[in-house]
Amino acid sequence: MTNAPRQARSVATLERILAAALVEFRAEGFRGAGIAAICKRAGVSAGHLYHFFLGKEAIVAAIVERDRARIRVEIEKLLSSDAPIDAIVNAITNNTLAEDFGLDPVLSLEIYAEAARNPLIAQILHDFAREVHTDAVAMLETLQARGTIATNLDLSAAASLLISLVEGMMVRRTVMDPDGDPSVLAKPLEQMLSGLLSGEC
Amino acid sequence: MTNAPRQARSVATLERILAAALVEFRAEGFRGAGIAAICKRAGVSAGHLYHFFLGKEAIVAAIVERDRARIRVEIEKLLSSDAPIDAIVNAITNNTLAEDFGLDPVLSLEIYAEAARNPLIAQILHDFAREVHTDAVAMLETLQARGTIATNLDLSAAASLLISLVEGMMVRRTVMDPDGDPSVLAKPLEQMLSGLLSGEC
DNA sequence: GAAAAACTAGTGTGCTCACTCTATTATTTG
DNA sequence: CAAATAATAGAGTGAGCACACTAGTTTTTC
Repeated sequence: MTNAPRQARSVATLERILAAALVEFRAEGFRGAGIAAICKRAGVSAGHLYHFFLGKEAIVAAIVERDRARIRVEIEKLLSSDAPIDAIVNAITNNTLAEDFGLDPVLSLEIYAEAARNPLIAQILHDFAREVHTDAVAMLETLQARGTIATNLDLSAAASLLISLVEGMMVRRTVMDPDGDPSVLAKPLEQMLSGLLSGEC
Repeated sequence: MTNAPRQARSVATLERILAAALVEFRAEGFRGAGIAAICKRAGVSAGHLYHFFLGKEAIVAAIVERDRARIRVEIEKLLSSDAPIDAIVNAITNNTLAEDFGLDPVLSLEIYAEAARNPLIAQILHDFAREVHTDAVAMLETLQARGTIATNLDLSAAASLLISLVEGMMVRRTVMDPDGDPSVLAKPLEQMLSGLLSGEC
């Protein structure tokens, strides 16, 4: 950011730019979206956009950071609920993964692809992943203290597996099998998680 | 493809173009890669490239189709091995997911992002996903006939979960946690799959 | 009310892009 | 060998791109 906003309306303008960029990036991809289109949608001049951002990459980074920060809040909320495992199962089987986790699957895929090329984006994702993992381990610790899950379980590994499963379901529902019925997954999914969390089978 | 190759040398040229396009697409993304760079790498003129392909999108589609066809062969090989579940567990815990499944994770992410915008690519992915799912169900049927897994299991749902888990691990290892040690996942992963496949817990 | 900050509008620049056109060489075929 | 066809080259085109610059107006702050 070249100039941080110092007046209230400037903050609003910045918000408008970011919101417009989000729409354009979603629709056209980071590379495909043009500065002109973002400016038009935000109702600002090109010169003014560059008053806030050093360049296109800075806008991308800002979008990614905001997106991940917002998702993390949603994930923390869900993981600190009364029955987080049930919440995860429900999110998958009721096809509410995206809203429950506050994530935009299309933008996420765009971010993943960009991370492969852009070290700054990769770093943001790494930090995000570490935080989510920490949250997930904390959630499992709570369950363990409550006696809901096994005591001899490697909570860090279990958290990684849980996250991978949710991530994989998200990818599958977005690009592989968007029309599939996830409700049939309920029973085998419960068995799967019970196998993981009971610590024996 | 505008002109199908009719001479042997032309086939070789086409191969060179596709190989060059693969490298450029991997490094720069579908949008970021330029026709000029592909031509230079392949050692052909721009005019000649357009002798084979109607446009850039046709090259992308050709690359994606080839990639998915190649991956499918590897997956079929792995799923028809003696102990496919063990092979999957090993691929995850030994960090050989990519090679064992013959997939290029970076290109895969690029393809997923592109699929969100390009219906042709989306269709290729859907077909691919359906085929892989069919293969996975067939694998589970074989195990069931052998008595290795439960008889009251919804094989289609189990296959979807298995695929999602592998996909999620791939994404996690590529963009989220490339430096993590997957060997610690072995035990909880086995418990997880045993919970799924034994049909009770 | 003066200084500072926010913002507009438009022009321009150099570059890259996908793609085309025209011409030439190599190969096959009858 | 000659005619036809396939393979290839390479300069060229127009559009679009990110971004810069200038000169001005409006709004806020003190």
